[in-house]
Amino acid sequence: MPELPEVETIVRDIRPGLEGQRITSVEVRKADILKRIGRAAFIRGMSGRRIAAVARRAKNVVLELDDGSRAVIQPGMTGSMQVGGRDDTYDVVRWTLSSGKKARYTDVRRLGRIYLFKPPAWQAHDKAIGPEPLDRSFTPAVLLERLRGRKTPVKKAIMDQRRLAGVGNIYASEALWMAGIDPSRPASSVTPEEAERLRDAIVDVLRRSIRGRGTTVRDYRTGTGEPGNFAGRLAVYERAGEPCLRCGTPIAATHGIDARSTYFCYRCQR
DNA sequence: CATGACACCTGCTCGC
DNA sequence: TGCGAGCAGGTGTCAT
Repeated sequence: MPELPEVETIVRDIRPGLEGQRITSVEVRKADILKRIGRAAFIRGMSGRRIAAVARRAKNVVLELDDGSRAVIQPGMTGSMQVGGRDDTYDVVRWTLSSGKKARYTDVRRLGRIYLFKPPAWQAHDKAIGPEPLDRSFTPAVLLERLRGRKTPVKKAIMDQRRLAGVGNIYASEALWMAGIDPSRPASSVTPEEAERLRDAIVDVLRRSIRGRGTTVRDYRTGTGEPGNFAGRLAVYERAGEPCLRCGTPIAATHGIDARSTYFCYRCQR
């Protein structure tokens, strides 16, 4: 999916067009992405509400409404949001705003989800997600604690949203390469020194990607409908066979970890 | 509790 | 040109 940098980019792009707006009508074109709520209740719950704030939590876009409820939009593999722009065949939900513009959630594969939570429910949902890697409080000790006692491969562990928020398949490969850690190693084998390198790598790659407006490999679009610019700056992802930028050894690829593509350097990552 | 298989969807690319 | 297989950045559920 859009991982943290991509969702952050979308949020920054759509925020100015959404905050302070009142939702005058809601059109749900495909109800299968609504979770734990039906189409009618979703429309009723959002219509007439003012959008007080737009935020990101992990890989979710969060719309905070003036009645204390929150729409949580999880773009899945191919979801994105825009305010304005042309209607798209794959638009799933369209919100008409008091400005006269339309906000749209577009998702070709519809693996995304949208929730509309009332106060007790959104806190619970939020609490189930791990720490934000770009918060100051995300220290090596916090990362180490999150990896402790887990035999699962470290790559899978850092992609687990309950352990750590926002890292997905692309940035997991990138950060582990930067930190020189073999992605298949048990999470519990990561030393304090390695945790420090890994924390730094995660923070660095996410920040740099946000600066580049995210990574477009195939489908991802920013909140202005354009591709991100970070793909060309990836060190290992989708670079199988090409030389490692550090040592020149051809980059290896495997599907052996959680049946997801993983890219790494045999020589640099131990 | 951990792990793996599978499911949810559609579109694109590749090989025959 | 056509067609099926395999693959794609995420995550929830179920069986073991």
